[in-house]
Amino acid sequence: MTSKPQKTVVHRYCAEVASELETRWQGCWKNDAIYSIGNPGDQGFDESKPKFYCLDMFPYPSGEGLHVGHPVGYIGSDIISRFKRMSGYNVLHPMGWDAFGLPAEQYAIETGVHPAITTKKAIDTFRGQLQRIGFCYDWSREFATIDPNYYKWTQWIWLKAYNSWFDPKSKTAKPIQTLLDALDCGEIVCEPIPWESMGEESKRAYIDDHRLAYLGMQVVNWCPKLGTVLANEEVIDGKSERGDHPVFRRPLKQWMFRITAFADRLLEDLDTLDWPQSTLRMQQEWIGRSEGADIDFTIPDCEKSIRVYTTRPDTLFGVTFMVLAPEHPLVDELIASPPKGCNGNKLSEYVKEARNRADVDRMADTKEKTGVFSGLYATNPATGNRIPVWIADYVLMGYGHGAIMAVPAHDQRDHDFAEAHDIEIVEVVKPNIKTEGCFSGHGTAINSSSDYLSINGLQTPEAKQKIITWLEENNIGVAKINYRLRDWLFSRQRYWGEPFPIVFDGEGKHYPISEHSLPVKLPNLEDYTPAESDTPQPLLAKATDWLHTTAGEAGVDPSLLPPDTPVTRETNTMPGWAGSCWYEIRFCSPHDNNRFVDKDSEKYWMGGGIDLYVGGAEHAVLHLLYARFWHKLLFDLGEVTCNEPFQKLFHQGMLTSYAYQRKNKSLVASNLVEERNDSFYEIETGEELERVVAKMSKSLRNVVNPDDVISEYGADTLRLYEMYMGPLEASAPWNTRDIVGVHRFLQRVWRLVIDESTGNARESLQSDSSELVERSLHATIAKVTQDIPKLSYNTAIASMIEFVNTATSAGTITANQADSFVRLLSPFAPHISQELFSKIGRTGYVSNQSWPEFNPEHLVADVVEMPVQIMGKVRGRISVPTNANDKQVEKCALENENISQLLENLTVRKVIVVPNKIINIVAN
RNA sequence: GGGCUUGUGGCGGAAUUGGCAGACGCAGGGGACUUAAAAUCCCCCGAGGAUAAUACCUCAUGAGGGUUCGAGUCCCUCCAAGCCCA
Repeated sequence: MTSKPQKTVVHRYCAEVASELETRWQGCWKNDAIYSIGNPGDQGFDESKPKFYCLDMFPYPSGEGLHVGHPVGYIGSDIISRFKRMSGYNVLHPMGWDAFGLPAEQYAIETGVHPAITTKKAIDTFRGQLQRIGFCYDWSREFATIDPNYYKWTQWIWLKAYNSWFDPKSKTAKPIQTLLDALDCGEIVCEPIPWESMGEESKRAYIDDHRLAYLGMQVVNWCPKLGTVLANEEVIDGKSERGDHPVFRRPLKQWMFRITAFADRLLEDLDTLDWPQSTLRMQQEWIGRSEGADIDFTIPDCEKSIRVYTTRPDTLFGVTFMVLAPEHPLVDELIASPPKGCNGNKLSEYVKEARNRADVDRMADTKEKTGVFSGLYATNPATGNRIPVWIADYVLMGYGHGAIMAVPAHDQRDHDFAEAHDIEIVEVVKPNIKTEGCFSGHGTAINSSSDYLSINGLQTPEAKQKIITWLEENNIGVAKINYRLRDWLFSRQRYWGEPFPIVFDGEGKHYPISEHSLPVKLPNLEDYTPAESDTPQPLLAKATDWLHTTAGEAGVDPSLLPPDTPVTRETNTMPGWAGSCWYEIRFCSPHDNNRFVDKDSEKYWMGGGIDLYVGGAEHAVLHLLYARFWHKLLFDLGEVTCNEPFQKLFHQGMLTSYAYQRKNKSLVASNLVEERNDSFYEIETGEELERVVAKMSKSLRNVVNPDDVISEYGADTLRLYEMYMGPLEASAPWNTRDIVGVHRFLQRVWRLVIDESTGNARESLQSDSSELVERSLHATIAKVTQDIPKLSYNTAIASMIEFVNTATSAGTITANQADSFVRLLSPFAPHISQELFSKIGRTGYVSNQSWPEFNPEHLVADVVEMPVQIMGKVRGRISVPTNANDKQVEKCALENENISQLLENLTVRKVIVVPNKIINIVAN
């Protein structure tokens, strides 16, 4: 399919020509730095122009390099950036590297090469590949998250969080000093011990407990063999996914972020964002705000009470038992001294096992509901009934209070549990519409009355309200808003991450490192193999020289700790997310050494948020939530000017590929498949295979490398093909066979302007313009201008193809028409456009020209052809002057030969005229 | 189980948001040019019927129903796929 240069037509557009002109112009762009943009205050920077900040989610450069899926979003953002630049905007379109993280470290363990080296190499590969595609990034702003000059400020922001608290009154983050002041002057009152009577230790603990970055206990998946903690997804059936080693759940002291304090704002501010609905929904669900009540259940036998959180206080009359999570504090007491009816040994064994099971497994519906009776009975406050208290692993400590009131009639899991353990089931909500199975929806309260109160007959919302009022009046419970969102665990026991700017003294108290001593550089390690041990040993503990230091050397403020105090550094590192939490801000002034961002630049570029943020939907929750959180924190502290970083978000679709499936649904790698007569066969067995769409993967051998596509067709063809496959947000399968279509289009564009025998512009460019071509050109300008802001690139390209086909048929195009057209084409195929721009005698860069305008007069024809329908079926066509009045059109339609014939035996009831579009005659 | 999204020719996809379904591209078929091929240019290309042929007719946007002069588009039910939450 490769087109080779011909002997007769030496100057045909082909891979070699594309390659030559693309690299030549890329060199010119680089030399003249035409895509560099200044900042407010810089010489020649016109601050009065509107800004367009267009950001791609920066990549994690892996050793394998790009595959064709990576550039989809980048091409999309490149096109609109080029369009905006030509339309008179100051465009900020930067690129950088998310380079700390696990894959680099694991690769280092396998190969013994330092991650700094492999990462740098991977970045160079990525940069080279991206530059070959011809993006208009301002490469002068490039940085990587591993640059000490960058992570210095990542540490600085963490310190800001460490030195802040969340004021629930104003719902904002404030410097921790304001909390101290408020406590000192009595504005905030501590319970139960007043602030002024607290000792230094208690005061310190109180303050530490309010920091936005704080040390907290967290249950983690600890794998001694691998010497690391694992994410929930990395644990399968209590074993590590890698290596199948046993994993234990154990509490560990970790750095946390108090993101839950911002839950309300993170939720509410979603309303102000122009984001895909699906992503807004996912964030809402992730935050998971629910309104309900905390209710205390007393246990008469031991004068204790159990607090539960429920979203359905209206079902209180249906509570026939309670369940404690195995981690519940009361459970340890029960094991220590089992009450009557409780088998202590059985309980302790059950608890031990359950605590080690992953949350996801424990929550699964399908699993059999196991549990152990505690021997205790609580009192249902609404009925006064004695109800048994069980311990079961389907209740988690992380949500609510680690205990639930069980309503077996209206919760599937409670229902399963009650059936398995022979517990009474009392129905208390009647569905308004008949349903099957365990009913958990809203309905009418029934069986809900006692000597204390009655809610019978009330609808669920009113029933909830009445119960809550009653609970509050009787001091049994309170209305409560709960969130699914948890505080963010920010420590990792890895090597390849940002060190925390904090040290510990001999007593384990922590002290921040002062700003001017940042960054705390990551020490060099020779050996990154995790130590096998029963207690987590972060890798940095191996850097003993670095680990043990003094307060002065580490940079702790002398007023906090005398300089010669021996201290140890924090050995955990920050997670991979850290660097991507604020990179969008740094791009405003990436080389500023005085501040994390230059104030004026931030105000200009980030004003109103980033105008377009493009990236995959897989980051819908975590990255986007974390970055929003950091942004709000910085906003509250007055460090940035806008409240939300990403005003408009767009997810490009995933690039899939074909895979081949046997009858038994197993997949065959594409190199083991042959195609015959449009059918596919496995080479080895001859079995006919079905072609299906699948993710690109190494094992299926269907990964396509952009370098190969570029060497076969050129970068412009790659860009155009990826944009022509379908809507940018939709996933589409890569089909190598289709690429030739857009390549032929570029060949026709070339041939339209260039004389293939001489390589120069055609002489016919000087001839008169054809009316048809001129009209077509203006229609195309209108279409492309309207499609680019919608990112509807596939249809914009289709209209450009139509134009070229029209002009090719007409056999003529003028230099001015060619000039306008290459401007239109230039955001999509910048290299060939630039070459043609030069060939027709224009000087300078096409990317720096203004966007072509269309003349609306050329868009309307004098005469329109309108289809005439009878009863919704097209039965004829008429030509009428554009914008003719309805009466004229109707008359014309009824007089049409075909139509009048067909209407002969019918009575016309009504004639509907849609101006310039269609006529429908209702007749019978 | 709940929520969201999607379903259109052999394939990727269009359809001004309720107005001629299938733009544009790929694949396929035919023709011109050529000694021949490639390249290029032109024509055809949803299914079925009818005709000597043209005109023409019927069906068709996952399935079924509804609203409307008119539905790929709006409403209801169902089916399938994908994503998210359980």
